[in-house]
Amino acid sequence: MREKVSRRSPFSIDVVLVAAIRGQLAALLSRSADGREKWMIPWGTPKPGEGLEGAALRIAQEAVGSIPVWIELSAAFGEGHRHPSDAEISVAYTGVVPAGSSLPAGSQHTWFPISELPAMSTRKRAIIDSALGTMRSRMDQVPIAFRLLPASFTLSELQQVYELLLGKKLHKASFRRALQAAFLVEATEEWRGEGRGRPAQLYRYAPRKKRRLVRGVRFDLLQP
Amino acid sequence: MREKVSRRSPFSIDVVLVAAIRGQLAALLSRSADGREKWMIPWGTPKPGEGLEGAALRIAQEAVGSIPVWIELSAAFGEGHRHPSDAEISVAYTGVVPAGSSLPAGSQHTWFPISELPAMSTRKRAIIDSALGTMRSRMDQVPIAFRLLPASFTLSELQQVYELLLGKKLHKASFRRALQAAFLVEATEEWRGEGRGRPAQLYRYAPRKKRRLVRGVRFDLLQP
DNA sequence: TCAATAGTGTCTGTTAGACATTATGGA
DNA sequence: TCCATAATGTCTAACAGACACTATTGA
Repeated sequence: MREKVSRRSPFSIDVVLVAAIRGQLAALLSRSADGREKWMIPWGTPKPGEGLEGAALRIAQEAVGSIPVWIELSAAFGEGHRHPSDAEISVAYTGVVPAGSSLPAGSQHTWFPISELPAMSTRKRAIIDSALGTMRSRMDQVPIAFRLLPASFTLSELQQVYELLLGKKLHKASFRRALQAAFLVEATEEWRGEGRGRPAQLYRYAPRKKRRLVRGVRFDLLQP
Repeated sequence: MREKVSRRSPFSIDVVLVAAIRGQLAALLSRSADGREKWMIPWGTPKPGEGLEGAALRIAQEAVGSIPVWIELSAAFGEGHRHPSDAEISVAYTGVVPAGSSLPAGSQHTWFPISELPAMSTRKRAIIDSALGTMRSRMDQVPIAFRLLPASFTLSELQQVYELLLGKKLHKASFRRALQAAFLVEATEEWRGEGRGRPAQLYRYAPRKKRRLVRGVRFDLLQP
């Protein structure tokens, strides 16, 4: 069976952009074209000769003005749940944006803390949830936490990001001991004081190639 | 610009099936239709109303005769690297097949140890590599190792699978101690002797809901 | 001065890895 | 009997988490 169809791209790419803003994980949403208060996940279609990940990076850049420092495939949906573009299939990527990058002026995009996302379809919600799940499951293998922070940060800020990603509180002394043993950060000469307490020293991400032996198997993570 | 095109599915689904066979990880490949000695990754296209993962499960079942016990999205490719089906985009899933399941008679499929894969395009190779990477990175969170084994297995077999997935040797006593502490397996009354040594007791996967506290942050996995 | 946060030192229970030993089968 | 593999007990160094303490700022 043949029929006339416009040669529209039959699939779309959604990009869930995540940042750490004011002590919370936040996702970027764009106001939908019609005037109503509806929000959508930034999306687009690949240009000719552009890879899928390349398209995701471009879409991200158009939204936040800079290229995400990390991006990864997180979900794919087929027909049955139609995309706004009416595409038959959509591929979702998760991108991480460092804190401090600001949206272009007059942007149609807004950062929403993930605990205060606006109402949206279950499919959009599933894409965002899977994006967060992808991030959380990768943070052990990829230095995502450092990507969420600006180039220099305090150790308390780093710990906060880890706590956001892990969804639990960490022990301060243990956190710092483990961090020091891993040679992942190096201190700068700068200090930053904000508000009450003692100023904190700033650090930067500076991993050393010194490979430590990785111990054991983590059966505890397998608990049902 | 409009042009006549046949309404063929514009995308395809590749399914990399992995099993543990004779002490090695193996991937299932299918002989290509033309007589030449070329091998391809099992693939198909979704039927109407079928989700992408549903299609992947069906493709897997058609290939090995049973449904994989675990499946997950592992990669997506756009145009530029064309798929044999001439699809513009292909989505790759990774599936795990338990040992012991045998291929249907007269099957066009063959298990290849991943260290002895036949020559194939760099794109196919990339799909398989990403599938293995997905498996390895998920084994901490999903009981993949148990899925690669038949219902009952010896602890040495289990350890071998972990060593295959991790790509390194584990310490026997530590492995068993951690396994016991995690309440993931239970012993059966059966023993199996093969060849020389003392027979080994058979175990089955039987996770208890007893959630142990998960300690610490694993910075060591973040080493570059 | 008090409150709040940064950063460190010490103690203790737990555990990974090493080593040794016993157990049990086949050759 | 010797050898190979299974299974387990013990020791030790390393480490996570708890606690307490000092340091340094703003109010």
